[in-house]
Amino acid sequence: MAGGRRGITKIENKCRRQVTYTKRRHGLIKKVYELSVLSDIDITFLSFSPSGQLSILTRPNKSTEDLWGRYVIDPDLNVQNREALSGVLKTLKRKRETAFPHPPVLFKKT
Amino acid sequence: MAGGRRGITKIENKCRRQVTYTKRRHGLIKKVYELSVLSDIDITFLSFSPSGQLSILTRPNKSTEDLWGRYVIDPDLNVQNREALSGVLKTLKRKRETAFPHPPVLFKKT
DNA sequence: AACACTATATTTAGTTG
DNA sequence: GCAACTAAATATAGTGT
Repeated sequence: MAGGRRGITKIENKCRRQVTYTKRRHGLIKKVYELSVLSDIDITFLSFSPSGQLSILTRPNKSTEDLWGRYVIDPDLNVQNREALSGVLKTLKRKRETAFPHPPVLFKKT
Repeated sequence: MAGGRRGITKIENKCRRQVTYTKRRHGLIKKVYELSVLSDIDITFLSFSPSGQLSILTRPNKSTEDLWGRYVIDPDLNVQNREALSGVLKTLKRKRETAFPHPPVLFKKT
């Protein structure tokens, strides 16, 4: 009585949308990690909520320290968006130990 | 006589590694797109080869035009990496019509 | 609302043309 | 090498104690 998904359209029900987001984000991060390891490449993944808040950011192949020194904002980006993104990145950088203790921990190698 | 994968470790065979990368990148982009639509969020996904070359960049929920005006380089990033990333982004921007005709085209909504 | 279950959907590793 | 195929592995939508 369950399984996959038939059509890809916005889930209107807010609760179901959040649940799906959580489940699929987990699957996606796992696959990002796997691709990174299998192919021995760097991957960066950022997910923004509609309000512009950063939800995910990872690149498992590099050290956590290195991870946060890479991103910035297009000078052409409008000021609000630039400051929003910049702020989110700074906040995350500060909180990274609690938010992402160590990337590998998130992805237990089964 | 095939399917899934049992262990996640670097694929040593270069050819198999490239094939797996191509296949999984495709699956990953599809899932990024699906998550973006289902959850109605923005997602950015960048994949770097070991040489620092950008392989993927997408954010399906926004217009293609908007997509390319967002990313840049950390001023603290070393010069080679900054120029490499900047160059790749420019190249991709020029070639976007062929490389990513329109994000939805890549992902037929079954 | 976060967790386990599980039937179904989807992805993919290996194979073949 | 590449695309198509397919069996096996994985992801996940709905459900439930």
